[in-house]
Amino acid sequence: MRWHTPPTFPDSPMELPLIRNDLTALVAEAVHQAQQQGVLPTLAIPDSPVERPQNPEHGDYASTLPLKLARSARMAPMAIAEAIKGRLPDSPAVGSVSVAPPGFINFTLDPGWLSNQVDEIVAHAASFGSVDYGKGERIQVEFVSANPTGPLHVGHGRGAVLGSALASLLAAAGFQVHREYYVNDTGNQIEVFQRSVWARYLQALGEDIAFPEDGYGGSYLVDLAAEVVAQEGDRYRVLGEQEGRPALTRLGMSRMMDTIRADLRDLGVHFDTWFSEASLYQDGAYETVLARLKEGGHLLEKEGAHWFQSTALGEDKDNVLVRSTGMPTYFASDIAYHYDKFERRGFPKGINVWGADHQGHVSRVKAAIAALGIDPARLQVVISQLVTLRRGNDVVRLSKRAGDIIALRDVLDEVGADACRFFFLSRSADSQMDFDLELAKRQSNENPVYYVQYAHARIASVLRNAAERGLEWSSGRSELLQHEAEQALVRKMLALPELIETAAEALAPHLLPHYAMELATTFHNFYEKCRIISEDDGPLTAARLKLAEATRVALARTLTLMGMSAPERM
RNA sequence: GCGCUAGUAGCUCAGUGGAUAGAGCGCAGCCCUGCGGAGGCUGAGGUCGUGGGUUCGAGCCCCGCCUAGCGCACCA
Repeated sequence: MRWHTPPTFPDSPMELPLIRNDLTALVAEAVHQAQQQGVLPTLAIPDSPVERPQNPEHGDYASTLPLKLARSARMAPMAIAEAIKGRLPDSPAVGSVSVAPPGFINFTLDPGWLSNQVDEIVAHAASFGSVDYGKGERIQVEFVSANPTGPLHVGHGRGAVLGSALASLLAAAGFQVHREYYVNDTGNQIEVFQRSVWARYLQALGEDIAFPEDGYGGSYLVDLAAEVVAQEGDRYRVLGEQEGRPALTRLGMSRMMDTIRADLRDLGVHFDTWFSEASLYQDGAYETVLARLKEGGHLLEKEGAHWFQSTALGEDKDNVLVRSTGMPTYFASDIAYHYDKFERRGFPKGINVWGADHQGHVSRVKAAIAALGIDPARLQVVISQLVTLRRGNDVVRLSKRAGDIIALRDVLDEVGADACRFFFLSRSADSQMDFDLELAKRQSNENPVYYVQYAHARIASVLRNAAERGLEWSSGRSELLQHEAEQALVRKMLALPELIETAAEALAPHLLPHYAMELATTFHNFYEKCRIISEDDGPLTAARLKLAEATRVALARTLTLMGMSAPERM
């Protein structure tokens, strides 16, 4: 139960250079010049990328390097700023540079250069926004990884959306991304599942037997048992408990995985590998890891069990790896799994998206892989916090009948994948969130999902309109786009590659929906202020149609990264 | 008790140590002779939980405290 699909390759490597990074380089060059000429003392320059000022009067970008340098250089920040400004190499992108107290260097982009970027954006189309931050490095993103013992719940949905958007983001940022689902198909929970399915099966055959107290009580197993009885009758009972029960369990698990895969598919989530926990025991990973830990003196035998001596590594407590019964714990599998990831398969980096209930597990796993000699910094864990489902002001309660979960399927059926994804993405993983079903399915201005998609549909409509009139805009002259609203739109689009880099670095997919809102707003503003198709100005019409197409490209890219559709009509 | 996370506008949430803390919704006004009004513009609304500290500069970093959620099994 370990199968592969072809790996995902990063987008075509024809990225636009990031103006942000160019400007940072210009500043560094100017500082270097100033140092050579003895105007600035020769000392280490702090890492100081240019930033985007919040006040537009301060230009498009600003450097605070003079402020940071003032103390160590023993110079007034304003003097440093002037020294840097005077030595900045020329750049076609930069329109003007000014120095502002107490020591900022402000850059304003050149309007002509800015409007010409529209051609670049249209030319890049679906790859617009991609950057080479990852430099093709392989990175594995592991997410969802729910047990194959029941359907996915809303919390899994959040992890699925976060993980898949993060994976897309990393791919756009130039990483070679591998998406993986770790299937916990062995161990204690499968034992419980086994007894639960068997009991439901016998009950479905009419036997009056007790359901295990710690069993999976959700109605989905009742349904599963009824299905099996309808399809195969008492075949498994005839085989007897020795043979029939494990066979039924395998069938049940496979049905559960089918359900999970269908839920994920409908949520727009796909994996390259479904990795079986059980395989770690068949291919020697588990033995290797135990032997290594033992060699390293990290194993301790106590009360018949084998413990990982994590207290010696600064952890709160030791943890059992092998129970006194000889059965390994989930923790042991997990160490073997990470060993397989980082050493056998050699992923330089891995990101795990885990639910809040696994938070205590993070430092243990890091300590364990460190004990194996793997740099724990190669593993990053994103913890996705709890979701509270609401209908308006009412909290949706868990039902015992459904197994004390709110099924992802129910939410998906009710609000649709796009709304589901947008809402899950718009809060940072760190924050607990409220998900309002009523708001998510409302088709009105209160719902941000529609606001963003509407902008895309509106542009598509204008472009259709232009096509019907036979308007040809591909040779439109973008330098005509000098209106304030037009320039603002280009500026906003150029923020996408920067956002992709920033969000990939910070593992922060929640920046995407916020950006999508801003881009949509900037477009709507342009649309109100600038008539796109005008009868009496052909050249301007062509230029604006090209701008509209560029905006559509940027919006579509953002929506795609979020795993949402970019509708031509609504 | 210990650990992790959160506390920012009425509500839901953004906010890479920098200039006057933002958005959406809600609220109050305003904008339709024309490309999709699921739109646009303006405004009111904030002791950034709290007390210290570091810094030229703190919503952001450090320490204490308060509140909430999650975790602290020979479960996963």
